[in-house]
Amino acid sequence: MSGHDEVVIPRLAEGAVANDIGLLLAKLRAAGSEFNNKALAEFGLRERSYSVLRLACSGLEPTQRELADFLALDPSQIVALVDDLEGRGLVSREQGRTDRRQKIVLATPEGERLHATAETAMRECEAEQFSALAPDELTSLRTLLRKALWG
Amino acid sequence: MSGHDEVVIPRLAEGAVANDIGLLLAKLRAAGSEFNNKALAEFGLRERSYSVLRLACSGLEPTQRELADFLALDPSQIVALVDDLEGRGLVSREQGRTDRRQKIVLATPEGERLHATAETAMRECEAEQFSALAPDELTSLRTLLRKALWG
DNA sequence: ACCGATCGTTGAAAATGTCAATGAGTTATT
DNA sequence: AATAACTCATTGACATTTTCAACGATCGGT
Repeated sequence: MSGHDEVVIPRLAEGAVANDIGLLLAKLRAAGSEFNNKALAEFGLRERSYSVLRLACSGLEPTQRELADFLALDPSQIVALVDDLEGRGLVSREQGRTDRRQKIVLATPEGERLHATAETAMRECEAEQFSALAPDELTSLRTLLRKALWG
Repeated sequence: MSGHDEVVIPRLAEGAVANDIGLLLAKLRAAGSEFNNKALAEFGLRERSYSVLRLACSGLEPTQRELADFLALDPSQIVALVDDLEGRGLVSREQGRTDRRQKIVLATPEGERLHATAETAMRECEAEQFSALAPDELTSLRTLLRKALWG
């Protein structure tokens, strides 16, 4: 509630450059990322570890490989993230049901608790970051992004 | 032209997780980034240096500080990027017109040439990456992203 | 039983991100 | 006119993230 946050439109946004979707995506992503990480700091989480925890809480019983694919991260990064969360007692690795190579990442009760509180903080973050968009614009943005990704 | 690129919808995209705009943004960005960098490799450029070159060619006469703000990069990263481009004779630093502290980044004729060819490659990239979206959906996505950024 | 592929893991190298400090130049205050 | 506070580009140090190649264990097909 710090008064009005004047959104400054930089001079460079005038040019055709600002029609480059990749650039827009990058900017929005950079801003959101910094924002999210700040909000998650009080929980000892970062965007990445939050996403992993989130999926571990989803009931989807994700495999580490699935996490890597879905989060667009290298498998080795998932190892590091899960190591950290596991070391803090927030998730556990369980052997895959049908394939003993794979490991399913599950949240512990404590992980569920932390996720619950962190999730509300994230929701506020998202609402604030996209406050310039009307609710229907927001859902339409979601739809477009999903379509771009998965058709 | 390797036949049909079946877009696989991962199992995890089913959950509520896939409504997280930050996550969608991150995924789309990661995919696009890899794609763009591969396409730019033949020009000896990366996404970053291409963006700088692009703005140097825009006629907007960007200051290094403006580049940093607009591209959401630390000023020191701009220095490195411009150093590289300048060393290859693609851009030059010119003293600011009114403020002698600032340096304007301008493309050399050779920079313009390289940019021209790289730009068409990037256009193809973007078209391919968003082939799942109809033209009007694409412009609507652009509009929403810009609105989210600058109101 | 064998062969090629996949999963998680490790470790190293490259790229990026973050931060503090500095000299030159500007603006504001007095 | 002199000073103080601030901004710009730059440097260098450091952490984080990304990218790759390898490896043991396991799986699937033959």
